[in-house]
Amino acid sequence: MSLYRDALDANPQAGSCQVPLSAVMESVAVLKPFRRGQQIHGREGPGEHLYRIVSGMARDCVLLADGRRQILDLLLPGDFFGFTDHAEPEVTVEAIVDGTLVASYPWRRLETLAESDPRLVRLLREIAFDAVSRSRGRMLILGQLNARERVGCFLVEMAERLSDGPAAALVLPMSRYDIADYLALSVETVCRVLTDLKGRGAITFTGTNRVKILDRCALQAGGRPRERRYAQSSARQEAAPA
Amino acid sequence: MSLYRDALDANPQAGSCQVPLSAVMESVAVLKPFRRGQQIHGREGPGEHLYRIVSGMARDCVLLADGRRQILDLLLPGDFFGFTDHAEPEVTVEAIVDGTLVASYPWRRLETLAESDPRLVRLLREIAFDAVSRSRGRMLILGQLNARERVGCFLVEMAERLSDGPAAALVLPMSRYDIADYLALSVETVCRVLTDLKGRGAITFTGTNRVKILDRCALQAGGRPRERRYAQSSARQEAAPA
DNA sequence: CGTGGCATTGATGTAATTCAAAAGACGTGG
DNA sequence: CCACGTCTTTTGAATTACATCAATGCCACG
Repeated sequence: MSLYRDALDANPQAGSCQVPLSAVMESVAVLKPFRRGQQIHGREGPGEHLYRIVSGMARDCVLLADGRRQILDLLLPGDFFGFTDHAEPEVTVEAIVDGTLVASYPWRRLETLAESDPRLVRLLREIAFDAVSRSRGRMLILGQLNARERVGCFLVEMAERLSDGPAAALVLPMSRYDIADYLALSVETVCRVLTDLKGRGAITFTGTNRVKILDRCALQAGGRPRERRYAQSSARQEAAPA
Repeated sequence: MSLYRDALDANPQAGSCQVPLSAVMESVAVLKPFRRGQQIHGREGPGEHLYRIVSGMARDCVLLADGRRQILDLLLPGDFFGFTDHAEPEVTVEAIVDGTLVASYPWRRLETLAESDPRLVRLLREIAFDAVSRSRGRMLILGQLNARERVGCFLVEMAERLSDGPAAALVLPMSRYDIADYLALSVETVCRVLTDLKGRGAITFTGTNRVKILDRCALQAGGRPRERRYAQSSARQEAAPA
C-alpha cells in the first residue's frame, strides 16, 4: 500500500515528469480475481511475473515432503511478490479471502520499461528492499520469539497492516491453521495463547475471527527475556577454505 | 558467487556487447579489507551501498535489546548484501575471518549506470532474487526443522557454498556461537548434535573446525517426520476489514 | 604457566508439541 | 427448520525436544 503509492506518485525528483509512474506500471498489468484457496500464478511458470495484491489477502507457502507447511509471508493489499525464480520445489501462493484481486506485471516488459524510465529502476529496487525487509523481520520472529511473543507480534502487525495504522479492532480472515503455520507453532498452541491473552485482558473476541486489542503493550512484551554472554568475535583463526 | 560471474560475463543477449558488465560495476566499486570481528559498512549510513563479499566471510546479525542475537545470513564470497535501507535498529555486518575483502557499490551510481545499461537492471534484479531466495530458505529452516535437521542442513549448505560444489571436507571459520545464532539454537545443542552426528558416523572431525562429511544422507534426514492434516483452505468467510 | 574465551558433556527444567476428545460453526438436504 | 456430517476451534493430559544451569576440559595468548 504505502510503498506503492508513495513511491509512485509522490516522487517528483526524476527529470521526466511526464506520465505518473503508476500509469506506466499499470500499462503492462493484468488484473485478476481469485477465489478463496485458489492458487495464484498457477502454471504460467514462476519467475515470469511480478505480482501485487490489490485487495484481499494471500498466503505464500512452502510445503515439505512430509506434509509440513510453512507460510513464508502473508500478502496484504500493496504487497508485491514473485521474486523467486529458481523454480522452488513446492511453493504456492493462494488467495485467503474470496475475490482477492491480484495485478501481475511481466518481468520482461517491466525491464523494457525500466530502460526508458529510471524511476522504475528505483521503484523495483524499493520493492525488492521491502520484500527482503519483511523476510528479515520474519526470521527474527521465528528464531527468537516464544509462542506468546509471536502471537502478540502477529496481532499487532496485522492490526497495523490491515488498517494502515495502529487500529484496535481487526478481522483475521485466515484460519488458526494459517496463523500457526505462519508463526511456526501448532494450532493448539496458537489457540492456547489466544485464550490466555484474553484471560489477561490483553484482547477480546467479538467473534471467532474478530479481535479487539485492549492492551497493546501486553502483546509486545512476551515471557521473560533471557540473558546471553558474548565475549566478542569468532573462533581462533584457521586456514582458509581449500 | 556463481551469480555474479554467470550473470556478468556469460550474458551475451543484450544488444550492447561493448564493455563487460563486470567492468561496468567494478568501475564504481571500492574494495576494502576487514579484520575479524570488524564491522562492515560502519557509519556511512546503511542503505547507501550495495556490498559484495570478495573473499572471506561475514555475518549479518540483529541484536535484540535483551542481548539475544540472530544471525540472519552468513555471507560468503560472491554474496551481495545491503538491501535494507530502513535504518533497522540493531543490525550489523561483521567480518568473520581476518582480511575479509568487501566491494562496495554506491546505490546512486549503480542506478545512474543502470539508466544506460539495461544489463545492469537485470543483474540488480537477480541479486535481489538471490537475497530473497536465501531468506526464504532460512525461514524454512528456522520454522520447520529440528536441531538435528538444522545442523545437518547447515553442514551440507556450507560444504556446497564454500567450495561451490558438493565437497566432503570443510573448514568452519565461525565459532559454535555463530552457528548457534545462525540456526537459532543454543551452543550446547549445537555441540551435542555435532558429537551425536560423529557418533553415528555421519561426520568426523579433523580439528575443532574441520569437518569431513561421511554420510550426506544422514545429514539431510533429521528426526522422525510428523504428519499434518489439512482439509483445504481457510476459515469461513467474514466481512472484509473495516 | 596461568588466564580467558571457546568447546564439550551432564543434570534438570520447561515451553511447546503431540495425542485425545469435546464443543462450536457452517453447509446440506430432508 | 432441524438433524446430520464435516471442519474448525478449543481445552486437557502426557510426552519431548530443547534450553538452562553447572562443571570441566581445551587451546591460545600474554
